[in-house]
Amino acid sequence: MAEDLRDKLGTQHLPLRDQVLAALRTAIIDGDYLPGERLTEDRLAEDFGVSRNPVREALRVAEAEGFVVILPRRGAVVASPSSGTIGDMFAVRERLEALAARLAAERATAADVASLRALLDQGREATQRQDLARVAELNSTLHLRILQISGNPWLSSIAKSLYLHVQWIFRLGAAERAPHSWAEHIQLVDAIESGDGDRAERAALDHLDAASAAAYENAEGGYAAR
Amino acid sequence: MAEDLRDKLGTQHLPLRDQVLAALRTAIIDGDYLPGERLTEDRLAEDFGVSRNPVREALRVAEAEGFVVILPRRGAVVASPSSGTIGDMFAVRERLEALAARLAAERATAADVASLRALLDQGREATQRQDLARVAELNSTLHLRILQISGNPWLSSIAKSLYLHVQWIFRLGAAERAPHSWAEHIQLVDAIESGDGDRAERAALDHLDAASAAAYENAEGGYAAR
DNA sequence: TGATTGTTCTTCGTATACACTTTGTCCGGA
DNA sequence: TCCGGACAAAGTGTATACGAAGAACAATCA
Repeated sequence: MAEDLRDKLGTQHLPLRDQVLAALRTAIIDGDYLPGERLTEDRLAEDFGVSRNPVREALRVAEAEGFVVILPRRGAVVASPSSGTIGDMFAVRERLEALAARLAAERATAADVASLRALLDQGREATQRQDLARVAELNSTLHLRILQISGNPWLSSIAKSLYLHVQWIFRLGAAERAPHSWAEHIQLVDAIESGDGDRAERAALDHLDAASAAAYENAEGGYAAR
Repeated sequence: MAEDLRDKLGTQHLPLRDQVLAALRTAIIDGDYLPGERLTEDRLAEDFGVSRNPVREALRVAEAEGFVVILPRRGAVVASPSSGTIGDMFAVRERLEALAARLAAERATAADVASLRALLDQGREATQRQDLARVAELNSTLHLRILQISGNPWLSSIAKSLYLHVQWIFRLGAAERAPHSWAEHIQLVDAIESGDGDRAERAALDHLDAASAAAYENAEGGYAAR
């Protein structure tokens, strides 16, 4: 039992509950489970090939992270990111990513900057190849890398969680805001390299504003909260 | 069975896991379980008078919230807030509470302001009575109220979680930063009432700086991370 | 002294049972 | 036809038991 899932996630020795949580997040973000969809424990247990206990534990955490809503005695449903909360989310993200950019600028080593530049290069390449999936992935990696460079675990973990929700919103609308976003990324990395905190913050804010606008557009014509 | 806990938390019909989570948080914040202390599932189950399942689910959420650390196959220990992470925490809090203050200033109704003023009055009173526990409680309520007024659920839930950690740090050091903090609170509420977002942000930042400094002092001479 | 081997404690996952809610269906009566 | 209540089904919430595997620690032996 549970072979399907183990195979899927590799031979790492993570607790099943963590594997289930990761798989659940992915499934929700990828739209395999749609907003409003009911997630019964038995069904998830079957889908992932595990028993109810790990599923329950994963569901509690998924609830804390805002991916599902649990109604007592009624079970879990996939959360519905409404356009109202999208704005709220970006308002928080702006502050947090700006802080991350500042800290990264103040603390980045030469090696850190080099790794960011490498991501930028790969991104440019993938963009030329029109490999949008890869571009989105690199986009993610870049943001996460900046958070890591900021060296603030609280900031990192909170912003990471928010970022997952951003990805979710974009995936649901099936939009890939790729091309213009790389110009902003270059600005951001330049600013971080310069060591100028103020400039890095400004660059992050510019980037966020654009991303926020894109998210709104995406939400308009995309999914509807049931 | 489970009567002790039910009695303690009232006759509400919350799932046991939520009651356990609340009790666990409280126990950790109050210092009943000290940083580094090992929390075996059996022990918690016995302490709270429930079976292991609700305990496990509560532990996962407590981990996500940063109150405990779970080492695979080794179980949970109470997290140790080091002075390093205290600084990191306040850096995040500063941004978030500043945003909350701005939003509150922009959105507060007359009734909202009145409720803040009422809390301020009660706080002044309690301070005169030297009722420090009550003052700390009102302090909490005020901050949470401002978050609520900000009307941003993401902000509210994240900041609330951070705030619990702040309380934890102060409780561990047994300090009650009461007297001078109320002057800052009055500034903050005045600013919110004025509807001036910039001013509210500044007031929040001033308050946070002072609180941060106090937290550091507290951490110095207080508990030690084992 | 130092490495190795047991032993024990505990977590992790599975399975099962059962009470209690919620939900849905069906049926009879207005 | 429509309403309302009895009844059944589904699913959660909780408890319990059990086996497997890992970690810690002590005891044993070279």
